[in-house]
Amino acid sequence: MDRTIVTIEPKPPYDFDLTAAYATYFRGHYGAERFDDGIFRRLLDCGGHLCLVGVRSVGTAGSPLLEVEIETSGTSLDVDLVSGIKRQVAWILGTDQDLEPLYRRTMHDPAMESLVRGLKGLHIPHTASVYEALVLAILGQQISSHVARMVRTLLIRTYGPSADVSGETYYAFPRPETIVAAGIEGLRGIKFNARKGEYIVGIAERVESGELDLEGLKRQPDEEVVSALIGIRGVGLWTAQWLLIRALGRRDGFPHGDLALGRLLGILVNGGPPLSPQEALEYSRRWSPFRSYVTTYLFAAVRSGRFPFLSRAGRAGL
DNA sequence: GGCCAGGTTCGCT
DNA sequence: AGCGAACATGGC
Repeated sequence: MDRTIVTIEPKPPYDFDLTAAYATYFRGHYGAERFDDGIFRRLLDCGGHLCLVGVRSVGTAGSPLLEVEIETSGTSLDVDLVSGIKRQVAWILGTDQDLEPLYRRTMHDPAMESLVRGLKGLHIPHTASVYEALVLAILGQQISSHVARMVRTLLIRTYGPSADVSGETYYAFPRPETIVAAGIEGLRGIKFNARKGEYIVGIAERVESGELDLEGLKRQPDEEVVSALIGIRGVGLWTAQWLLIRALGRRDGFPHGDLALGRLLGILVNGGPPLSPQEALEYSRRWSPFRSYVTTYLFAAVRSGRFPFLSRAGRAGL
């Protein structure tokens, strides 16, 4: 049992509540992440040992400062481990992003200006690993967000490694080898259909064997990332673009085929019917190369409930 | 009860 | 190339 505290200075403006809320879907938890009572918590799997991090804001949006409490039960927290965890938390909470270029670009944009102003300081949170994002994206394909939430919770509580800290049980994201051991049948048991089970077990096998280097994608340009991801069974363009935004930290991802995104843009840009994928893509060019932010701000607007006129676009409880 | 959900693949024109 | 069906489950 070991415990330590470090701090992170995000690039301002940084709204911790908004960013942590986005990471957890504005519902207190998403996957292995939780955000309760102003504390963002996540059990991280760092080279075999489990470390619970708890992050809270001790600054303001204009002068942000985060305090990160790290606790482990097994090993001791040496300097390297702590700095690795700190880097990972900064990545997950998007603390290094510079929002100023986005704000300049949307300052006079009728569709985006008020929305971006109302969500000022929202950074894009990232997934702990590309593998995690990929599994969660496939899990959520086509099904309603409500069903996806249930299946995510089942996946993590059934197959994720867990640790008890201060009388509370926390779960990390399931390791590839655990998914492989569970097999398609194991995933069917937690409400995956056979096809998704097949996709996810296939990916886990190739990640475990080292044949598929998902983290290595972080070194490649957007186009190569997309074509590599699309080559994986179960991954289409939508999933690849989503990963650019949430897993790879790229600025210009845009899932133009997304149903909900088309509906949102329909309301925002012409007050009416959904934009087709092609229309959405064409319209989006004005936001390049900041489309990851635009996408994130649009979904945040709906999910946070701060923009009631948009809520009819999010029938599925975005 | 039927239809649909933040998709993808497969099989058929 | 483009179109429709299947997939598995919960909510409306």
